[in-house]
Amino acid sequence: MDARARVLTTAYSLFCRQGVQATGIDRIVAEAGVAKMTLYRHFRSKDELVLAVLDLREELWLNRWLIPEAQRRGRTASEQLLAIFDVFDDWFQQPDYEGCLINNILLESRDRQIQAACTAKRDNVLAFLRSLAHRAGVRDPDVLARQWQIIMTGAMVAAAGGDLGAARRARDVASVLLEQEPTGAVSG
Amino acid sequence: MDARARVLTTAYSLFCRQGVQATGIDRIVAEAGVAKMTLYRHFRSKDELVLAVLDLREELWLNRWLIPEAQRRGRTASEQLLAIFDVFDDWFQQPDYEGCLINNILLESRDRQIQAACTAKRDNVLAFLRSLAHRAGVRDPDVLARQWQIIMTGAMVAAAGGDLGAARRARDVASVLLEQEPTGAVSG
DNA sequence: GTGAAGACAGACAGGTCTGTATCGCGTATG
DNA sequence: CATACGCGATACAGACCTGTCTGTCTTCAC
Repeated sequence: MDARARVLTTAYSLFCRQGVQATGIDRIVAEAGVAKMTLYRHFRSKDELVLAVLDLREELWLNRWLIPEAQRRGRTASEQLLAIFDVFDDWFQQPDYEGCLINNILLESRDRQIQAACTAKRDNVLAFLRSLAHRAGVRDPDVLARQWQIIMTGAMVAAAGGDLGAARRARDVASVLLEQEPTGAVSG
Repeated sequence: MDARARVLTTAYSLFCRQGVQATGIDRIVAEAGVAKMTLYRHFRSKDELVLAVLDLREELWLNRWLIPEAQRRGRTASEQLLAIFDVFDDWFQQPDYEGCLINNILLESRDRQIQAACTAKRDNVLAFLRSLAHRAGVRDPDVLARQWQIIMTGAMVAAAGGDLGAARRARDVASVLLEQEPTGAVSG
């Protein structure tokens, strides 16, 4: 793994565990086994590193974890929508669960550019949900997708607050939403 | 207003606007027009000040704002449960909306004592919701209260991400939950 | 062999942070 | 009047922060 990748993955890990502000450049550099100038050659500033970590988070969390896991666990689009909360349930049980990095940074940061990047990541999650809702044949896919994201977000924060049953509760709520659909979507 | 109250309300305002870590003691002291030693005479440390601000937040946000507003806008307990999201709708439209301080601090802080205090505040919100759910005659008040809190929390984060319609969407979700109740609770 | 490029190590600057100490002023109370 | 106390102002200690700079080492191309 080259130096840039070591910096990026180390920052990713530390930001997840400690938050952005609580993680100093010196700590990243030390754990990555990299010179400070190497970090600043690849990333112009800490903010730029944060933006790169957000991109990595989207790739790892959404594209390589949540989407394939949901597809693996659910046959139909409706089942996949509900399976999101089964995936969350496993996630929340892990002792090193530290919440959703994108939401954490969104709430922690006061920088407009970083907040905008977080919102863009949330929008990409929304697009995934919207496509699933569309394929599930719901009346208004955008509305359902946004409702779904509210429930998902609420569950992630509740779990960060120690509620290990948040995913199951959230799944129950979401399930009622799907059952309300006139198309008679599959109930989980 | 005595020095202690000036420190407390100034810290409250700054923590809401900038977050805890981004707000230095010097800034609090300067805006409160108070000597630094006066702050440290009344609060042994910054963490202790944060805990006091959390208490103030609970008093202002929950006891003196959300509970009376919900009671004012709703006649029955069911109406009051749904009215929470009408109150949120007005809140989210305010240009200085900065999210829920308790959730923000919960996600921002890595200190166990502070996280525990945030969870305790969330539990007090939950108790309010549970009592409303009980009076509304729902089947399992604790389950509905926890579902309600997940929806509320998700809406607050979505609004912090710029979704000004989050409260209306959340209300729609919650409304479906109430309509599912066999007691035939009032739909909003 | 030689030169260019990248990486490691560490010192450094300038600023911020929390928390402590000191001094002087005004005021209230005995 | 005298004494004690709360308070404002300010300097300070020690740590940490971001970002820059100077060297030295390795590696690879030619």
